[in-house]
Amino acid sequence: METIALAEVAAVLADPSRATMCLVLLDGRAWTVGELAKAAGIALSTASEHVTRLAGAGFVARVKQGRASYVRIADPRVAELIEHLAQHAVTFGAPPRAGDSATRSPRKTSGHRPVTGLKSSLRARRLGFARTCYDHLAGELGVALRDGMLAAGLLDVAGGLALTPRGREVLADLGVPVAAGRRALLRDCLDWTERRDHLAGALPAALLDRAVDAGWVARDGHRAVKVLPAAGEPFAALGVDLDALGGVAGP
Amino acid sequence: METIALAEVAAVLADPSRATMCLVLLDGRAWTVGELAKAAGIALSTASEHVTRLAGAGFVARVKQGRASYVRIADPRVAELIEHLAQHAVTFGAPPRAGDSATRSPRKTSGHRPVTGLKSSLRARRLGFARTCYDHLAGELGVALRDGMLAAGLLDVAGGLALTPRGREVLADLGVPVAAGRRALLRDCLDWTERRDHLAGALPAALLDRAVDAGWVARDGHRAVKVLPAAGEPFAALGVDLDALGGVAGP
DNA sequence: GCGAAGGTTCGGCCGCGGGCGAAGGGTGCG
DNA sequence: CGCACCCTTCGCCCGCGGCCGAACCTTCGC
Repeated sequence: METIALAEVAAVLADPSRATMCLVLLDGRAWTVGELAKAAGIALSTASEHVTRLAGAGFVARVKQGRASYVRIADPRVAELIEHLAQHAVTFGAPPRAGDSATRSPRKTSGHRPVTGLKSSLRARRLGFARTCYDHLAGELGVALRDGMLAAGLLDVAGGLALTPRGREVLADLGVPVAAGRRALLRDCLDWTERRDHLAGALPAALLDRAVDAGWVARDGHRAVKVLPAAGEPFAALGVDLDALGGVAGP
Repeated sequence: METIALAEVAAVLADPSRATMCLVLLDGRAWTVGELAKAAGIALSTASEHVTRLAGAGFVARVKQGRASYVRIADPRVAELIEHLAQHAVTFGAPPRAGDSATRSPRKTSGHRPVTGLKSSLRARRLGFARTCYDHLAGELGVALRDGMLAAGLLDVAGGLALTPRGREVLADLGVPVAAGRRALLRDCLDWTERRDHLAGALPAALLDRAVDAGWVARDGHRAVKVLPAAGEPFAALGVDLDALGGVAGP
């Protein structure tokens, strides 16, 4: 009785179309059913059925608005679950499955060339530098944030990942609310581009909110994040030297 | 490319038989293929195929030993992933699925009677009191441990779940190694019987190891844990009054 | 009111994959 | 050496579920 519940939940994510939907929804925005259909490359009707199933399992929430129907991740904890699963998927590659017909292009992928053109290369590069992981920063910037806060004595990892008193002060100065709720404040989250941990949890989510509100960074495209000039000071306070990273956007 | 990986990983757990196997393997022991087949209620040949698939996805590891082939969870992180998923499954019930043929017995379940007889009632009670969650303590005892360590000032939750200096001392006195590895030291894990958090992570795992070695508790049956008389002192040091909980085993 | 746009529901097609039994290995015991 | 045990591989069956297009329903614009 208890055991089939696990299988049912997993089955919801076990379909490529639904998995794609969940992953694109990880940008935290609400998407229409039509947009999700296009993203997954399926008919509108099929997408609608998938959304129904995802909603039934509590993964997404529907918000009807006029003739449009918006879909968003139901809960930050759901996002964390999806990321957790995706993380295992990426650490494990999962190549040794029979029927390797996943690769559609007959082009042989010699070695490691994940990008095909200049344009997508640039996009990949920007994504690698700074992007969101549902509701918090990831990529090179996210990793640097964790490192910086540790080096600056704002975080302590000796007895578990936790904010130090000084860290609490600095965040308060920056206007980031540190409220204790049901959700864990801080969690490590392995980054699939950097192969290093970045910070997830309620606190990094509040930090990203604040950073967007204050104009330090801007969401740009799907999951990409643009770092604005105003980010210099606050990030320096968090132990991150943006100039050294060299990813600040031009004018 | 990246997106189908998520679906493939989920698909591995999306089968009731494989899900059952994973859940029984959460007791941390190594099971034979035959035992897993019996647990899942399927033929030996089918079980063998499932184990192959689980192993291919990195969920379990096979250990050949003579003519027997033992199967165990591949990695503590895998166990955490499965628990994470199962946790979502249980918080979400997943009742509104078509084809409600899951309930095999025609007996109408009026209200809430999860157990059918005295024997299973006792077993359920013991499981509710103290059990393992892969490699750490859960159930009423697990929750009490978290509460006690917080109350005794061994843990601090203000800036994230972390050990205090005093906590480090007490654990050292008890002979529990607090080693920092790749795995997170402390994590909250929602308990499906208590609906409250207990402690997961590298530290609780080391604590359970030490508790078994020192004869404070004993693994008893599948996931049940028996609390032995010698547990009184060390658990008191951790802020847990076992007499008040009333679950200590008799002579 | 009419048409268009966006979603949902329905019927039907079809391939994937889980199920089993039988046959084919290795390994240990007598 | 040969049997017994335990697991793996193979061939086959069958049902579940993802897919689509058609029809319908709701909402917005004119």
